[in-house]
Amino acid sequence: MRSYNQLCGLAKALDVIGDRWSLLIVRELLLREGGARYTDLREGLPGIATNLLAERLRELEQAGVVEREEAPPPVATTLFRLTARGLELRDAIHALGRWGSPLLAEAAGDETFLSHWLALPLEIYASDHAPAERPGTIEVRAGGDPVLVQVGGGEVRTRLGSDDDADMQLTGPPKVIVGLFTGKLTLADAKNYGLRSEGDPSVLARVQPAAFARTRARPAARA
Amino acid sequence: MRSYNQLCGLAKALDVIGDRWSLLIVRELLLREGGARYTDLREGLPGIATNLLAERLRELEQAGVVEREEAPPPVATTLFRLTARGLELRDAIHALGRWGSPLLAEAAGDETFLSHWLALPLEIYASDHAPAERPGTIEVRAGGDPVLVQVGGGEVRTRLGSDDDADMQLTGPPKVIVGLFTGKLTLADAKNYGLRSEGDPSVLARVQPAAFARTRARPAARA
DNA sequence: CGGCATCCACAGTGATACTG
DNA sequence: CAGTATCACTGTGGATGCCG
Repeated sequence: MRSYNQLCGLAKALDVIGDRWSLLIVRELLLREGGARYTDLREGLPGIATNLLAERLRELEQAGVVEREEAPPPVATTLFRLTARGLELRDAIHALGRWGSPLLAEAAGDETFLSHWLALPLEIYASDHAPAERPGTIEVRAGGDPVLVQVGGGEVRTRLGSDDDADMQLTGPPKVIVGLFTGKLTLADAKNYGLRSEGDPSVLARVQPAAFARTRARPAARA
Repeated sequence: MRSYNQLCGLAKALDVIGDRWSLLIVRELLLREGGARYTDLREGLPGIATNLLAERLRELEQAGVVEREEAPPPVATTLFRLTARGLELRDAIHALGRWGSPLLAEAAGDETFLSHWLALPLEIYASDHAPAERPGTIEVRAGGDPVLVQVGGGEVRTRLGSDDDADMQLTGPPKVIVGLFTGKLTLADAKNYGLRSEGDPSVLARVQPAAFARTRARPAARA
């Protein structure tokens, strides 16, 4: 992309990640801190042309946002992951995701959906209300690849993967999962909408917006 | 721009403001809440083609981010301003600007610079440490259009303009101004680097990063 | 299969000129 | 002042081919 050539932090940021697809590539990589294969990324980005993915990865690598690791012969695959500098884009992606979320309500319905994308709203809207307690984990299954929600130290982080030792396991439709984590649904309500849960519910209460975790208010009492 | 067609808040946000120039147009409008004329915007966005500015404004208007007001015959000009929804982009712009700021250090030097752009770092790095006190105002002059920094209620907001009743007036080179507001320079240090100040310095101490406002540490003690 | 490179039709961009 | 018109150029999306 052509540089804006402006001495401004915003313009410089857009010089690096303002290209089409770039921030969505970072979104995918944020969920795969262990590293992602080229084909993983391509499947997580429906609609991207394969030459564009290769080009963007090259640009992001040169900008110090992405690094690649050539796995040795037995595996013989390339792994892409975010650098420390790339991980710092999390706040910006959260802010943009938060701004864009209201637009989902008026979605036409022909959009593609991959279940692991709900990791982003979970990270945005959930928060750890008990930073002093020991870390906890929730495994979420909403049809596709399972997502792990990790809570601790005041932070909520999500990543692709599963963990048999998770404190809680949730299975259900994406909308119900999101409603649950944003506090619009209590656990009891969510179960009426098709949620199945196992394990210790206290981890969930810990991340739901405070007012609801305590009062167990009716759903949608606060949109 | 073609839609990503993904059921994801980030993708939806990028559908609206992911086009080239779009976020920079919002940056300009954030500083002119009273409304900006077409030519004001064009001058604040060096390098933009006039047809693109017109097209982007149309798209942003349709997306509900920008609204236009046709001023009545005596003025006979069109004013563009952000809607409430557009103002909500402030957080995302701050996050991106914060991420991009480190890139300014390695700037080539051939970038164009407009002094009112320093309003963005001031808003990002300054913060109101005395939310309970009455609002204060600092007028900043760094070569071009003067910028007003308004402090109060825990917030710091900047906009283009001047105010003869401002509590403090600062005049000096952009880098010194930024150093002052980010806490890398004390007021005394900044004066050695060419800053001129009038009025009540307590408003400035109120917005500088806490450690420095209190301890008056040496510059660059914390990068 | 994973990781691209190449090719092509087309949409978006940038510079300039022109207009009500 | 606030755009529209034009046109060369560049970036994008889709298909396909290649190579270890």
